[in-house]
Amino acid sequence: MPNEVAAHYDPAGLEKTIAQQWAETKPFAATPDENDRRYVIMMPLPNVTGALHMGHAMDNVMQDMLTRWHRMLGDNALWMAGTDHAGIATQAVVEKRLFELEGKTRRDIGREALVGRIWDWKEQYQTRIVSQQQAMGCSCDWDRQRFTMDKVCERAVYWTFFHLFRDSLIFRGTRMVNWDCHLQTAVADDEIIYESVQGHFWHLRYPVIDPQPGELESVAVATTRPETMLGDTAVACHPDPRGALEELIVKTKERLSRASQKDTAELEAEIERLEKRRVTHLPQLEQLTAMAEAGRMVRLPLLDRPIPLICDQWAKPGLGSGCVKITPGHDPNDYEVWGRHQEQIGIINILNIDGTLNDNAGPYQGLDRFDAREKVVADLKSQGLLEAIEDREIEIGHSDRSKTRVEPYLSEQWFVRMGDVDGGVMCGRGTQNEFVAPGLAQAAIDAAQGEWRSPSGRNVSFHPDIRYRNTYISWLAEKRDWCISRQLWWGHRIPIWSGKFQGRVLQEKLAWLAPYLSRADVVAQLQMDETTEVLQPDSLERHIAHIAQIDENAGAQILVCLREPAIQTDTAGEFEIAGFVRDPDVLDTWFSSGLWPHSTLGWPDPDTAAIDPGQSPLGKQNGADDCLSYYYPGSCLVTGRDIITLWVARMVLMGLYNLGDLPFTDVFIHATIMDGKGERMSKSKGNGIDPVDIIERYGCDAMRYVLCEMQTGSQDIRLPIQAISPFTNKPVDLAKAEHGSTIFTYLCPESGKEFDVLGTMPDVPAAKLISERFEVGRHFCNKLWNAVRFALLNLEQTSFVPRAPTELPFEDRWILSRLTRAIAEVQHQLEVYNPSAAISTARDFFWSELCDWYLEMIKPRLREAGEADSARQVLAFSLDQVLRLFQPFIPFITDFLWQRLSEHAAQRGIDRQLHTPESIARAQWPQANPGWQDDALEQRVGFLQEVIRAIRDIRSQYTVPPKQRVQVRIKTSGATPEILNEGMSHICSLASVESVEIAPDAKRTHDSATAVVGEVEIYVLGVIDVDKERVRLNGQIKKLTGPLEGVRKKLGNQKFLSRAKPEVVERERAKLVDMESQLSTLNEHLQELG
RNA sequence: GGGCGGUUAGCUCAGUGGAAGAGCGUCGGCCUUACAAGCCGAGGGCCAUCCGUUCAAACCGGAUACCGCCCACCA
Repeated sequence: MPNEVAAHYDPAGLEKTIAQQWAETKPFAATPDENDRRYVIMMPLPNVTGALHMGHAMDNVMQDMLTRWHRMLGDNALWMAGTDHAGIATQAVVEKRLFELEGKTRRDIGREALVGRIWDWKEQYQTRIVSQQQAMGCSCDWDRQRFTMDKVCERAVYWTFFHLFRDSLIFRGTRMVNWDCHLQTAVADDEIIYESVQGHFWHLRYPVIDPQPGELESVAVATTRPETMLGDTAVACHPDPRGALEELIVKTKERLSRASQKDTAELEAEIERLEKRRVTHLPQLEQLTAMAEAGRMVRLPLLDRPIPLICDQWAKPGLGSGCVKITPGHDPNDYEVWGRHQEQIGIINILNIDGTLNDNAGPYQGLDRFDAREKVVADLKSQGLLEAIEDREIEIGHSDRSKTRVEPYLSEQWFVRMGDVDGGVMCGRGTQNEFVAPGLAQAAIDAAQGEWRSPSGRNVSFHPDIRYRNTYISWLAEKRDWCISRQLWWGHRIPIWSGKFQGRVLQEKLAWLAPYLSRADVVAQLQMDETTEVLQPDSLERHIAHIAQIDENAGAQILVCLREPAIQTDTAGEFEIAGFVRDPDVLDTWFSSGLWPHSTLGWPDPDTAAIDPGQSPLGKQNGADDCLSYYYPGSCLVTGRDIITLWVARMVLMGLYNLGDLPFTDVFIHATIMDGKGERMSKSKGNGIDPVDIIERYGCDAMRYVLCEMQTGSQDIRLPIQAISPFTNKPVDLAKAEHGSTIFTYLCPESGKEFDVLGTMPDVPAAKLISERFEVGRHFCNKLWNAVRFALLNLEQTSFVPRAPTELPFEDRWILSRLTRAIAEVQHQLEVYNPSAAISTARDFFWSELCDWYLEMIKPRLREAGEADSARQVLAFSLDQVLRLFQPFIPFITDFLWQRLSEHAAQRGIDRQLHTPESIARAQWPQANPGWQDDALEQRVGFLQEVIRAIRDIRSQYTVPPKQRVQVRIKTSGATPEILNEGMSHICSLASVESVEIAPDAKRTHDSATAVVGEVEIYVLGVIDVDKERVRLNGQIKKLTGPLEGVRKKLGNQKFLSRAKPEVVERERAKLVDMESQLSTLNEHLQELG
């Protein structure tokens, strides 16, 4: 006995049933086989910092949709899932909790204990994330999921680091970095958020030492960070202040000449200001330049340190006093100035890693930088050296992770060289894809533009194209070296052991190294005399001799990089005994996620790749390819626009470097989800929706349906958000609700009580966030559910008989023709990455044509024994195809209904029987059958629909009860009577008509209402109300008149007739005839009414 | 400072040169034996503004206004 389809659609129960089946039968398992068509998506790995929100849901649903579609197309499809350890973010979260709950810092509990706690955190959130993704129906091969710090990914990280180091593409250098004083680590430029704050501009005065007669006795400088003056090592003025100022004036005038109105006033004021400076500032500046050239010094106040006056173009005569203090240790621009004047000025670091001042700050040592600022300002003021304080809005960089202010800070960091290098970079070394690129960044640029193709003939294309490709290329084009070290404990520790040695010890260490250097998993560098050289077994003697020769106390640094498994075994210990120390830093998260597309597949050697218990092996199985050779290079990357640079670019260059081929050929950038106010959705802003809350309320398929429908080409999506009031359980519109005591609490409009949207307030009840926009999806699923239910009630003994479509009744041929069109269109829209258009096409076919017309048309047939069979067969087939079309979008309900359909109508098809596997997930994608398309038939049915609508309209206008059948006369001639007769039964049943008379000279009765469809006049008898009819006819006349005038005007225009395409003119002429006849008919009837 | 989007019905958005579209919401009528989470109808827009190109512009070009994004810089 087949399962009944319940009268009510219950997404929760159904989704649970189907999820269980998937878990048991594993229809998404991917294994290399004979199939040479493959489709691979690597999931943008979510961070284990926290649970997923709607933005992730969009990302996952897009990937799942593409993967499921390709699986149905017959591809061997792999969707690789996994999570990212997200170094800095996760450590920050865990450290924050540690402090909040236990009052301890990471240094209190130590490296090992902290890392242990982070692992616990990771387990907890990874579980949560995977359960969210499974609730979303993600068809990943769950037996292959990975984590960036698991054994396989870790090995890939160490191998890559090792190769880059060996190729001198990784180096250590002193750089100005953004220092997070709270987390005590360097953070990347991308991890900085600039915020505008009300600050000040302090004008300071430094006295000149021993000014000559006539010379200035002091120099003024301005700063937004007065405490940095303690690290000043020079004051700079421009080498040619007059020239620079004049040039600036000229440039500003040029800008004025092409400025828009709104900027004019501002620019004019600027020019005036600059011109005034010729008088107010220039003389002093020129004097200062001369003094600088003469080697004059100034005295740094408070510390009493003499510092030189120098000339450098960094000083801008148009700004401030025209002179600038130089703090090379704490300002990136000043650091560059230092680079140009190294022999003349020094660098002083005044900060400790925690943001307090160090012993270079003299009396200010030990103060926090913010306290030091106040004291410095106060002291300068008391000495009369503070000229002015100006209020000014300034942009301050904050660390995205700790939300604290970052400081420019000079430190030793590890970098990957992104620029071009002499001799180029060998990509895919040791593979069949070897090629030489100018540099890593250039390799990634080439991959996305021009004629470049990888050895396998691939390149990268973006969807949508121009906008995002530009983002990618312009970022890479800067070729800035990539700072990969982070002063954290959570992550892949840098596999470098180093030691500084001198003289005899140095010579001994070099000799000791000899046996290691011949090993494949050890590489060493010698840094000496400002040069770096990779040590070779045969160069050791030369170095040892060289040291003896130059200086017996010569010092040098030896850096040793160990590759797996040398790190794990005794080798590392041997180096430590020998006095080498492992670098304490860990690698930037993006270093490991950049390897994701190949590390997860077992690179560099799938056969020896470590897997977790229960996981599928990566190496060769049953004579098939290993996973890496089979699934790399992959197909498509699906992500948001925010990580194009951080991640997409890095995956491309890492893939090219390690394997000589691209990780994917298509990059699909989907929309970013915003809230109702247009703000980006995020958990911490209190506007982040948990997909699970949506799934609970509306069902997963409903959520997916709406997400797909929202995914058009535009760059962002507004999703108005409601909170479910914990007091009334009703939705509250957050755009309208009043706030409570904080910005994260709102007042329930009905009860007046306060609730919290972050879920972090101890005393305030938390509210779930939802969006009512997902209702549409639930409505749709309900419709689909009921359509199949209806069919099943009528499909009791359906069997398959091959039938030629031409033998079928015209409504059957019509729906097959429309279906053919829909299939082709859905296919096309998916190919061009337009999920919204694809799902809308499928929806319109299903709802507006199959349900609204076809089902209604065949209802009478289903009740008649002789005709029911063919109707059932076409109905079963149509629903089969509809379910297949929707499977990639709404997988749960389609799978469930598919199984029910198979229980009632196991054999389905029209001219041939379809293959119907147990789960629709493995079914074949519908094929458009061009032979079924019949344009003439579609036109005839279109006409019948118009006639039916016209009658329905009249019925509605006169509120004729649905059960009351009406009599209709139709005045027409030519071919139309035939069409009308063909559709007669449908007109009668669908418009509730009792009888229709068709005649070329049909007459309306005095009590009938009139409608005009093309050349056809329709009279609905016995319903009229003269006044109402007059109003109705007038309305229709009015509606026609405007467009009619437009067409007349067009056709009266000679130029239109001569220049427009002939078919356009023809169309307009036909239109005119049609409209005029309609209009005259309407007028006639109006007159007859009197 | 440089670059890039957007502005279409009350809301959320489609629409790449030939009579303005969808869903939701609104209004009217229907519990018509699949579906009231539904059915049948209706109303609603000088397509942000201005100027061009064209026989013809929501669509192409230029300018303006307002939203927004990215990059760089900010003593």
